[in-house]
Amino acid sequence: MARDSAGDGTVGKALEILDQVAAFGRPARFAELLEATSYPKATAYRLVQTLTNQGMLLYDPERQTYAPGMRLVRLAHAAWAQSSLAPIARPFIDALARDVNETVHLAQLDAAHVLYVDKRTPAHSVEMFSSAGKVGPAYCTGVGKAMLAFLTPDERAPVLEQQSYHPFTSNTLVSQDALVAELNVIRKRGHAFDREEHEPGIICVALPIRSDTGRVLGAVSVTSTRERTTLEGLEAIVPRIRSTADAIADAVQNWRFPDEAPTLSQTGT
Amino acid sequence: MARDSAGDGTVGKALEILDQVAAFGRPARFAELLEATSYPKATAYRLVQTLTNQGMLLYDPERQTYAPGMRLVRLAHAAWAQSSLAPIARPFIDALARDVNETVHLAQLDAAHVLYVDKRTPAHSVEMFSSAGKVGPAYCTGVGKAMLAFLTPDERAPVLEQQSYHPFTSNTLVSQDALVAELNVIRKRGHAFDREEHEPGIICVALPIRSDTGRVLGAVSVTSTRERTTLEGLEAIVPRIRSTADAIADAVQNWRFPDEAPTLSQTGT
DNA sequence: CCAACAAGTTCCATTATTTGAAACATGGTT
DNA sequence: AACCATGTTTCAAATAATGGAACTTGTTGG
Repeated sequence: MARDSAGDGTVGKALEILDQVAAFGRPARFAELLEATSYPKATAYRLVQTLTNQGMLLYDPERQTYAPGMRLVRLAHAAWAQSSLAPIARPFIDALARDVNETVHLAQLDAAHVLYVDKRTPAHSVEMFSSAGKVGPAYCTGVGKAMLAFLTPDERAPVLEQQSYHPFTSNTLVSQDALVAELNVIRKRGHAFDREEHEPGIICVALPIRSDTGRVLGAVSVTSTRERTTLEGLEAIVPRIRSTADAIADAVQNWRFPDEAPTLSQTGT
Repeated sequence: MARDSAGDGTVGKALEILDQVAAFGRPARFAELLEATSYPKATAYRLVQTLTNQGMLLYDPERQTYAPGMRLVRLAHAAWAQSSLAPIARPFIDALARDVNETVHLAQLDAAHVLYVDKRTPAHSVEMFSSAGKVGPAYCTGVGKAMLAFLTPDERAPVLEQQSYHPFTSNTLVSQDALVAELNVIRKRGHAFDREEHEPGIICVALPIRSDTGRVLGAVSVTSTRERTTLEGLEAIVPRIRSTADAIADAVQNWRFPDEAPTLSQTGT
């Protein structure tokens, strides 16, 4: 379970249903949803109705299926534009991708998941929503480990608990202890590697993007394949990635939306 | 008001708040949100708390502001991938954009708004989330009018009521009567024009994408400028656009997710 | 230094909404 | 026609939401 919907009343329940619909990955029938939830028929039914009413779910009357609704796309546009690093980071990501000629990812944490908010590939330029919004595991990706390593203990603990530690490859770290040890190394070294821990043949280096108070804002990574390069090869470009991460952090702090005037004296900005 | 949140209980209210946060276009303080809603302080406060808890809103403790949360991006990814025409339509849109060498939009209806789910420009290839998820008015855009014209009277009525009829340009249709008359013409002719009704200098032709039962699935448009072409010039490419719209409708109906039917054998990674 | 204020947070008796077992509809199948 | 699977509605009981007011915290200015 990724998020605690208990304690958030009806709204939490409704959003849990919404997640379940999204998790299906295809339009789902009411009976399927019912099976996936722990709520009784009538309750689940009413929640689905409400969500459909609200445009959060889309009902296909011809096939009698529910799918996530278009209102989400509208809301996400706003979320992406104001909350994600992507719009601000874009020029820096572009430049990095050009310089290193490899795939570049920009990610943030969403609860216990890594959420990719932008991506550049050297070949075909940008991909749409199809890549932004994708989620991945935190414990076995470069960006995930880079962010976890620099969280405060309080922030980190619940996230560590929620990892699945599924062995995607023979290199995957499959216990919390192993992960914690790795995170300590990463914190000292300043960057994280993915040594084919998520997909065979795929390696990457990642660095966290941190505010000047040390808060983790996100992570950038450069991904390549075992065939094209080595971990040492990737390590060589760490300084270049670091300058990108720093530049993004700076831009985020300095720009931060054209508002809120000068009368602020607090904060260690 | 774009959507009726009454009758949907707490969930509707929470989503109304969410919309309001998104509508700010920048991180907003609680006091600002409070002013924007009609709910009493304590109620609004609890709703905001719940949404934040759920990752639908993101709270910035340093600035004490709320913004739409990353969970929306994750959910929208699913919505875009399964409910929108975009993934299926992509190759057809690509081909159309290449052939006509003009900007192509793919849109769907979200309540009373036009929601752009994909876009191609002849110059720089694709834009991200920054264009997908954008909304526009229905009554004064080509795609909007194309879709309205082919809705059933029942579907159309509430949408017509909710238009603002704001006069963006001197060509904008500023009354429901004028719009209805135009829609009748469009329905007969089969395609809609935008005669600089939304932005001066910008013209476009749009065709609806309809299922074989006649249901409106979305719309495609080709946009250009007064400088580069004329309405007649655009009308000349209507057959080309129609074939695109038909191809998309076909693809949607025939493909419709690789599932349903034989034995279910789901797996998780 | 303290009063006055503003923004945010909590309390709690009242009220309205949600709940869910069971009954009811609907449509397809044998 | 009887059956079964799915989807929909009902209604008294249980629960959660409500919102006025009080409280806390931080800020401003006399």
